Amino acid sequence: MTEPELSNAAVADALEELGDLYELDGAIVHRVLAYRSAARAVRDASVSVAALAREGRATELPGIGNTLQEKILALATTGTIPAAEKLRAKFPPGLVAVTRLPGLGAKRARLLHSELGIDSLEKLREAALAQRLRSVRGLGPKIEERVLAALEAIDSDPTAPATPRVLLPRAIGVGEELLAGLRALTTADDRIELAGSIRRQAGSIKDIDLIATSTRPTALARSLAKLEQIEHVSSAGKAGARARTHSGIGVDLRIAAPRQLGNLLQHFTGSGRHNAALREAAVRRGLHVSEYGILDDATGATDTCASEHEVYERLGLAYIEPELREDRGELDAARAGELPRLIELTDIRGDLHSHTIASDGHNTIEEMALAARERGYEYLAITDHSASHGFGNDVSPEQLRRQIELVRETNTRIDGIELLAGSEVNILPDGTLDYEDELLGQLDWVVASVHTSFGIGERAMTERMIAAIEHPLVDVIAHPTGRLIERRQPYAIDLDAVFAAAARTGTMLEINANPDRRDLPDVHARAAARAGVMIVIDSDAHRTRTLENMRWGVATARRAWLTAEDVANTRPWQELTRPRSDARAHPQTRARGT
DNA sequence: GCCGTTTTCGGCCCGACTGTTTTCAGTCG
Repeated sequence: MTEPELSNAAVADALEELGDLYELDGAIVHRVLAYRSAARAVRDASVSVAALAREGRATELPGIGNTLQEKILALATTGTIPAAEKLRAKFPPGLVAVTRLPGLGAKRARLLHSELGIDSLEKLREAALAQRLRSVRGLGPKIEERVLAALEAIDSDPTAPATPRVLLPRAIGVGEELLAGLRALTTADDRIELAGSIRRQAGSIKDIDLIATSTRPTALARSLAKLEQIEHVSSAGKAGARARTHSGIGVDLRIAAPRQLGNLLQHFTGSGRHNAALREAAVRRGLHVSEYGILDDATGATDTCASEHEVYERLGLAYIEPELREDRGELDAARAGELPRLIELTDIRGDLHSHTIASDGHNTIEEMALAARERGYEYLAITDHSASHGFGNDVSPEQLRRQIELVRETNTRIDGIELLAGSEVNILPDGTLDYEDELLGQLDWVVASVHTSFGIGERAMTERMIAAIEHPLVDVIAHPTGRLIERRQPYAIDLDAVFAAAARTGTMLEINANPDRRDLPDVHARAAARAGVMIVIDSDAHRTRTLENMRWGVATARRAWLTAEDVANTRPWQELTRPRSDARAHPQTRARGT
């Protein structure tokens, strides 16, 4: 294994900074966008982009050409990018913070710098308090107020991000309350739907997008203010309303005529990047797409679409599922008729990762089994934590032996579902597991995962993970990156090497469906499946109710372009167990690959 | 800075809103 490269996150941060600096420098918007688009491609890549750049292959990523490849190479080899050095000398770092304030952007920040010498939030505050901002052309008293309010908010909670994001389940919960409230206040023929990143089933959500068709749009927009969840409405007209909930989530309601429902839903489902790419492609065909319709240059007429299917059809595309609308190749696939038939929740036949009171779960084996059967599952693996889990929840080898007996006994007692005796075994820092092979060999299903020592470095973590993958008794690696959405970055690991090892050995990788995790993340799950890795979607339920979390895992799988064939637990248990027995009978073959 | 069923140069989505103007630039999604 080679020396770890500069992480993709670090490369992406550098490109974003350079984009910000170029924007301050007055570069044309497309150049700035090129940096931001490249930063996203780098962040999403599952292989080391620095390593790609060394091989001259970074240009294979979308949005990265020769110029950016050279800059990435400079960063990887010298630790810095010359252009960034030059621009940093020109624009003080505090100025970038100024561009982040609401109502201020790069152009205004640049004006403030050149005309008032403002180079930090502190100097901005002084100037605003002295009412000097209004001396700059284009700025006035309202902007001064807004700036001071924003600075006040930062003072009161310096760690809070400017735009807090909430996890998908919470966003859906609030969104559905708003839907119900609005529907109760409107006439029966009005239609209101959730759109935006909620509809795309993203991991976290910045604001809630609602779309509606109504014959009385102004009344509908006003009724938003009457909902008990709404703290205040910042604007309302016949086109819609913007508001904020008491919980601090932004709400955007847009309204159009019923015949435009398809256009509106398509537009407000996004993503912004999907729409931008869609429109650019449409322009080449002489069509101009907006939320109100499709303008045809040839006829000068604007066609409206009552359904989204019509929108895509009018543009020569197959219908694209919302989860795929991220500008990750879906337009080319739709044009070529090569979109995947995405997995659905009903394809799932069993859950292979669950906990009970034996470790940190809250229900008994029997309770979990009955709840799984209630969901229509054919099988459930009981996989409590292992001998070194800590938190007072260790399962000693002796306890695991008793647990295996208990699972077997319960299995004979309960009809209609197959219970599997398993464990979620810790992968220790040196790559070994915390039960003896003799004991692991008695289990039907072995989940292995990292719960300690996240900071051992990329090389050590990759070797640790691959050692577990090559262990002949390990069936699946759980939550392979360790990330917690909006809370914890993934640990440093070479996923490309992990995927190669998993594909070679037949060890599966999990999409953990816990809504805090959704790990593997969508882009990585897609890369893993492409590399030939079999994916398992697990709830990781710690109580009967959270078996329902499976839906978030399926959502992630759909965002990863996965079909039912890509996911192991869409199959009957007998089909899963056969290749496993072979592997266990010939572990050497398995570890070396065949 | 990227990119090519018009193109290796000249394009590169679309509209709403705000605050400032007096017809529009900047910001935002």
